[in-house]
Amino acid sequence: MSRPRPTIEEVARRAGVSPATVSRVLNGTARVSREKVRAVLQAVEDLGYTPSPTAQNLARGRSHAVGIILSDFASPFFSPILEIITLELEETPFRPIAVPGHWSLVRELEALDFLRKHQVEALLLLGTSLTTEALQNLGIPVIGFGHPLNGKQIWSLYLENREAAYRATQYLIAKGHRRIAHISSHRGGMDIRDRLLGYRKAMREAGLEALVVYGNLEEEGGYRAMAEVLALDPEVTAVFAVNDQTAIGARLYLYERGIPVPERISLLGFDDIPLAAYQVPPLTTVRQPAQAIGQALAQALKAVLEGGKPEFQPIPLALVERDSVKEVRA
Amino acid sequence: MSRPRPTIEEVARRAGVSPATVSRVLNGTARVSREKVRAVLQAVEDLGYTPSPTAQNLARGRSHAVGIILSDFASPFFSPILEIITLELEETPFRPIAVPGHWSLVRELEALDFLRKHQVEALLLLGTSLTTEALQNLGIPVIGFGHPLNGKQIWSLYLENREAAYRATQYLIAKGHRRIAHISSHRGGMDIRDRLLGYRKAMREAGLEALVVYGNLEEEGGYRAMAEVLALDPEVTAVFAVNDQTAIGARLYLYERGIPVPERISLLGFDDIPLAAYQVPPLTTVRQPAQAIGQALAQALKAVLEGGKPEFQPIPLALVERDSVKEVRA
DNA sequence: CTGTTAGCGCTTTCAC
DNA sequence: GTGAAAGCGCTAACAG
Repeated sequence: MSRPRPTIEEVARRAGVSPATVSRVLNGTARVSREKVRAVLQAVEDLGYTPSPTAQNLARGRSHAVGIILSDFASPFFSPILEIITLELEETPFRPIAVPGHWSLVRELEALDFLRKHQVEALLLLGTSLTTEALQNLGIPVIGFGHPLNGKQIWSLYLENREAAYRATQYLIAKGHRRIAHISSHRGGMDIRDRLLGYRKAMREAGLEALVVYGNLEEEGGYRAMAEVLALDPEVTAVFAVNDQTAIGARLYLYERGIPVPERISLLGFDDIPLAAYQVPPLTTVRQPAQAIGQALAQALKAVLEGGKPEFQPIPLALVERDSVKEVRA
Repeated sequence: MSRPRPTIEEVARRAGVSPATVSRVLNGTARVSREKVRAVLQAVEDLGYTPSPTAQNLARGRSHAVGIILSDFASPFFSPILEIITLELEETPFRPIAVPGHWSLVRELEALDFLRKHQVEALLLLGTSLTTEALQNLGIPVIGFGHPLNGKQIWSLYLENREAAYRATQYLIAKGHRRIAHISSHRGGMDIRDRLLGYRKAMREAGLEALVVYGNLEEEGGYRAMAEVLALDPEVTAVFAVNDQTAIGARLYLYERGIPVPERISLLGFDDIPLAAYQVPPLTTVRQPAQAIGQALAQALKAVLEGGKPEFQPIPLALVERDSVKEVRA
């Protein structure tokens, strides 16, 4: 049944109308008499006709493709968001083309180029460090997440990472911790930086000394960073990791060293990836709600694709208390 | 700089040749005199010309799109494979269009329909339960994974799940376990079923009684299944989970019940997702090498897209011993 | 309301 | 070798 798919022309012939009319009824782009509508629909049905998106795109002068640059398909934080966006976009004529940027500016620029070649009509940035400059004059609207962006045709959904990290650190302090380290990362965008700032602020205000080491936002970096933290200060009682993956990596190191969590060291993550709740002990973390984020981003995409402006409702970042943080007495 | 991209015509004019010639040099589709080649290349350079994939596709009568149906973008097992495939495809003219099937036949058929509409030239199935029938007469080559498929234009990379599960169960038995439960799932393809068979075979051969309960391949299903296992047989000493997510879910249940792993109950997973090594305790599991699988699948895709047949080298499934299984004495 | 006529940007015969 | 011309399948004025 590999026979060539029917064209609009065949449908037209079978319905006894012109191709233009078929196009009109299919796209609802103009009024068509009742009977012809029926005839066309019937013919479409009979032939099992589906318009060729390629031809439509060429004729309409648009690609109906939206580009998505994300850090990595395997990211436990971004992949659920991608999933949601894909679903939301399914009901629209737009199709996502997702390419990984791997936290590397070079790769991100390549991805940008690739997407541009494919004439995507809008761009969504998930976990990239692309700056406003590189996105200026792209000629297409850009939506970012995780890094505040601004400029003509550029918007971003930026959550209060600084504030959330500040509160998370205060939470640790309120639990009696005094020696609290933060595992940050040089990768990532402003969100990562802001978490560091929030941490610093809370520590400073409490008159505590900050201890910061750097991972790479992945488990393995968290593992090494944890080793570093312990080398720098064997007395730490709490570690605030910039994201859950980092916390999970740190957790392994502690496990291997036989250091109990949270009895000896408390662990606090960020993101609340699906697996955070399944760690042992379940990870206390700052929740970035994937569902809400994905929907907001998809809405924004739809809005800009129709020439509008996105409207972002603030999405709160709340602490999810589980078992990885314990109260210590002074 | 939102000025319309240059067309082949402008390039031709600037190079003092015909569009046909530009096309020829760009596609190497016919010999062109040295000087004209230079002129064309120069013009392309000057104008920053990139051919429109849409127009090319229409003219060539192909879409250069390959469809991928995967269970879920957020799947910790499939998303790394998707990542690898995407990377491998980047150097080809083909672009992947991935859509989630959510382990639901209905969704999978919808996805199939969607991809067909978009005229994908080949199909890759990752973790679907689509059968050969539904794929027959699609008119395009199909590559599957996780479910043996066969038919005209249909191939699949199928690993020895049965054998691997058989050996994994034997491993547990060799470690002294007698009461070993298996958490399976009604979801998924033959791979899931084969793991169950491998488990049963090993149990039978050892004269042990099988205990099987069902989850849904996700953490939450593993959690509930673990509760069920314990209700059915409070004396189990080992649980072989059909995949790591299930094992991780089971782990949480045990954690909440205060049942130590592996001291009281040993846990064995399947897949070796990236996070398996980071569980507490690190999960002993059967490794399905994502890198090798992704590359093999990408190779196969490239082969069939060029009209060839894929050649699969066997990919071994090996047990990765970590800390979640302990030896028990009789 | 609806058919006719041009394209959209590129490839591919078909002649020269 | 290379240009002219005819599409690929569909949409969008433009006349009726």
